Amino acid sequence: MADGRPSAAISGENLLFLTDEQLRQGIEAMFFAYRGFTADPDRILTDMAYGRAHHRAIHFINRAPGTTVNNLLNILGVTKQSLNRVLRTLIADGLVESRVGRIDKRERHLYLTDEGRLLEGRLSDAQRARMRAAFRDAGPEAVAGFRQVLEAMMDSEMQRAYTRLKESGT
Amino acid sequence: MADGRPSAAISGENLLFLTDEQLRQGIEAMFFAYRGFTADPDRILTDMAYGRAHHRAIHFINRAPGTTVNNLLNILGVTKQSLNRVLRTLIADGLVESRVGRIDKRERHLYLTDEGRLLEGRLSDAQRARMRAAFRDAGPEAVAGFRQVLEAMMDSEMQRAYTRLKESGT
DNA sequence: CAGTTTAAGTCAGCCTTGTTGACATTCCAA
DNA sequence: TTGGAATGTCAACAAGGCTGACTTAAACTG
Repeated sequence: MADGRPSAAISGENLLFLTDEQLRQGIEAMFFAYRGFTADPDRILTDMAYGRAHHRAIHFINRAPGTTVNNLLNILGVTKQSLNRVLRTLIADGLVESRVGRIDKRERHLYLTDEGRLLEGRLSDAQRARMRAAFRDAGPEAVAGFRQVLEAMMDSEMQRAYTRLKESGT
Repeated sequence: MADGRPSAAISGENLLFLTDEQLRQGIEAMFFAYRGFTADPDRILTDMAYGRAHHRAIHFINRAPGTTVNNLLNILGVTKQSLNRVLRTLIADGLVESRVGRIDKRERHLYLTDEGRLLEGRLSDAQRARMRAAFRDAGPEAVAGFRQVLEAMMDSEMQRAYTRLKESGT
């Protein structure tokens, strides 16, 4: 739908990548790749008392410093109780700072401390290293396709969040 | 490493997709897309008393009927206790059948029952529908790139498991 | 100004899914 | 026949989701 080739898709070459078998391989590729994707940071985190949820919070606070709790909630797609548990430990451990909003004092704005940035660096270095190797092995055209398919796989709400982050990044 | 363009990669165009910003976008694309990837089957599963772990077991038993518990363990990358809990409920509910091995009677070979296949169909239909839409939107070249990058992102052990499944599928 | 809504935090309790460790059973193979 | 492998079971625990109920403070609105 809305792809500009409605009738061409019913014949020949265009169907080869839409067979159930091809789709199933795509599904399994996602499953196995996601495991690799999280493996390196997970290893670092279990040495400390942290988990993947802490990583996600740290990642997005680093990505958008000063973000509010509510905004983070929407990006992560979890309940505030779930996020709060994670944030509380990160703040208690001095990795995240929570500042009362100046304009709206109900809001809390979140920032990484120096120590938080240090852990963030360790985690993304590990994750980026794998991503870099995969990107390099596959080449620029494959990377473009990779991102195109992933973007099409997101819920529209997440697509918007993704694009917003993408555009904010330099 | 081992990509055939060692020095070319240090200049110009080839670096554009290896900047930290590009890598970070790839990381976030994986995060958001995986959520979409699991969203549809998750919705079906929560209506029943099942979770994602049940889906994974059902998927791979369907994919390789007669697989042993140990084999499934390696593919899923969990402990036998964890898998066993899931398998026990699936067997008790009559979705999975466990047959004692004929050659090696220690082994249990796993099969979906008719009812199991029914649920499997419902789950993969939902997951495939999203994958199909994403593949169609992105086009064949993008899909090829998508799979190339994902494969490069896997641990080598998972890469082997993935390839084995791929080759067994027709 | 009073009442409502919003942002955030907290408490309690529940579920799934992962983990270890200890142990029993069965059965193949040296 | 004995050692080891494959499987299963019990118990205990933790992370990280969830819901529901409630509080506080601030902001908005009629």
